[in-house]
Amino acid sequence: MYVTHSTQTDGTHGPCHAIAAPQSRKQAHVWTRHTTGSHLFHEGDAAAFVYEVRSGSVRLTRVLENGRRQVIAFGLPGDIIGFPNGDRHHTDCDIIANADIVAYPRRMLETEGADPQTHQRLLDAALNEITAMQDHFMMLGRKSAVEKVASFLLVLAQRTGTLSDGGMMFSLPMSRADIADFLGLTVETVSRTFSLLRKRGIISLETPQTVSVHDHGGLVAASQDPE
Amino acid sequence: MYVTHSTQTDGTHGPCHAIAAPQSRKQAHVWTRHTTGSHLFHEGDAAAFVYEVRSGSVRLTRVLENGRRQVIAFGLPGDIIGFPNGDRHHTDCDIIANADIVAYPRRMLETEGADPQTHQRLLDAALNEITAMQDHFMMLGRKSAVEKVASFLLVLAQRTGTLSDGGMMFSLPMSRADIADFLGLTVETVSRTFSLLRKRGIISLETPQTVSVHDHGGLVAASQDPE
DNA sequence: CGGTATCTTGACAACGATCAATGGTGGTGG
DNA sequence: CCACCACCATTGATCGTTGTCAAGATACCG
Repeated sequence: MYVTHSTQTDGTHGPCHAIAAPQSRKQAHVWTRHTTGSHLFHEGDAAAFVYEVRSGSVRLTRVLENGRRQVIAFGLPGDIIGFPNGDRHHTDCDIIANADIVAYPRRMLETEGADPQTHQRLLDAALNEITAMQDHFMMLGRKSAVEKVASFLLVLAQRTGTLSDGGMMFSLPMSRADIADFLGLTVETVSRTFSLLRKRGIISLETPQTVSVHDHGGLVAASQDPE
Repeated sequence: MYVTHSTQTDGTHGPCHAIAAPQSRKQAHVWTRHTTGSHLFHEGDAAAFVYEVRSGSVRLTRVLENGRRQVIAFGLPGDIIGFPNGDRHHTDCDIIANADIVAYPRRMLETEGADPQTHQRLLDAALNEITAMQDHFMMLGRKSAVEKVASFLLVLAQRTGTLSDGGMMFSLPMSRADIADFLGLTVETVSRTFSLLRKRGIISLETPQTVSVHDHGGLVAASQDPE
C-alpha cells in the first residue's frame, strides 16, 4: 500500500523521429536521437514503448495540481525508463542532454515472444527499478540535506565520473532546481550544501555544472552521517 | 538513476508452513496463514515466490546501517508483494495482522508458462508498484506532516474502511512508529498530527488504532493543502 | 491488578524553507 | 566586440515546521 495521488491526463504523443530502425535478431527496436529540451513522452501518453538511454541524460517528472514538482529519476546511459502503468506513461520525460535512445515495443517487456533475452533484460530492469526506488525512499524520508546531496554526487561520480589528476570529475547535466526536486529540497538548500562541501574541501566546482571530488572518503562520510 | 544504498545480507528463509496447496488450473500456488509478529521473508533471502495478501496486513521495511528504518509499504488485502531483485528479496516482510497469503512461484512472474493470465496479473502488479512508488515520492519529498498523515488516512479509509453512522471507520493495524517510518516523520509528529485532525473535528479515535472519519472533505483538503 | 508498551503532550532547538538581494554566465543585438 | 538582458546560481536574514528531549497518560497483557 502506498499513498497514491492518481492524476490521469489524456494527451497522446508519439516517440520522436527515428534515425535508424535496425532489426534485432528477432524483433524490431528503434534508435532515435533527441536534443536537449525536447520531450520523449508526457504523462498520460499511450505507452507503446519502453526506452533505453544509450547516451545523454533524461529527466522523469511528476507534477502535483498545485504545481509542486517531483523529479522521479534521472535516466543515464544504461538506464531503462518509461515502464507503463496500464497502457499509459505516468511521468513526463524530458531530454536534458542530447541523447541516443533505443525504443523497445512494450510487448517485448510483457512476453518472451521471439526474443527471450531482451524480454528478460527488460523485466529485470523493471524489478531493479523497484529496488532502486525503495532505496530512494530511504533518502527522501530519512536523510538530511547534506546526506542527500552527498549521496547524489556519489552516484553521479560512480556512474558518469572520470578520473583526473587524483580526483573524480563529472558534469551535472541537470539544473539546481532539478536536483532540488529530486532530493526533496529547495534550490537554495542545494546550493548552500554544495558550498558547504566546497568549504570542507570535499569537492570543487569548475563551473556550476562541473564537479571534482577531492575527498571521496569525506563525501562517503557526509552521505552517511550528518556529523 | 536513483541514489542507491546497496546493502546485501545473505540469510535464507523459506516461506512459512503451508496449510493447503491447491492446484491452479495450470501451475501450483500455495496458501499459507501467518500470525501477527511472524516474518514472511527477510532482506537477502532467496526469492522463490512473490506473494499476494488475501487478508490481514504486512509491513515491508528496509534498514540503514545506522539503524534508521524506512517502512517501504504496507501490504493490504489485494496487494502483491515481494518482487525480487535478482534472485533475492530486498526488504524485510513482517506480518502485522494475522494474514492469509498466497505464494506464487517466481517463474509465474517471469514467463507466461502454462498460466498466462496469472503471469499478466503479476507483471501488471509489478508495473503498478512502480507507479505507486513514484506517487509516494511526491509524498515523501514534497508534502507537509498534515498532508502526509491525511493522505495516509484517506488511502486506508478507501481501502479498508466501512461505513458506520455517517462516517467512514477503519482500524490501523500498524503502530505510530510504523506510520512515522512510512511517512518520513517522527512518532511525536504523527501523534500531534492525529490530535490536530481530531481538534479540527475531521477524525476521532475510539482507540489509538480505530479511526472514524467525520469530515471526508476536510480530510481531502488537509491532504492537499497545508492551509 | 500491576507492569510495560505505546501513545500523547509539552518545551525547546535546529534544520531547512522562505523572502530578498547580489553575482555570474551565456546569448543576442547594437 | 562590447553592452545589455535574462536566467541561473549563490549568499544572506529571518521564520516556521518538525525533530529532539522529557514527562505524563493511556492501553494492553499477563
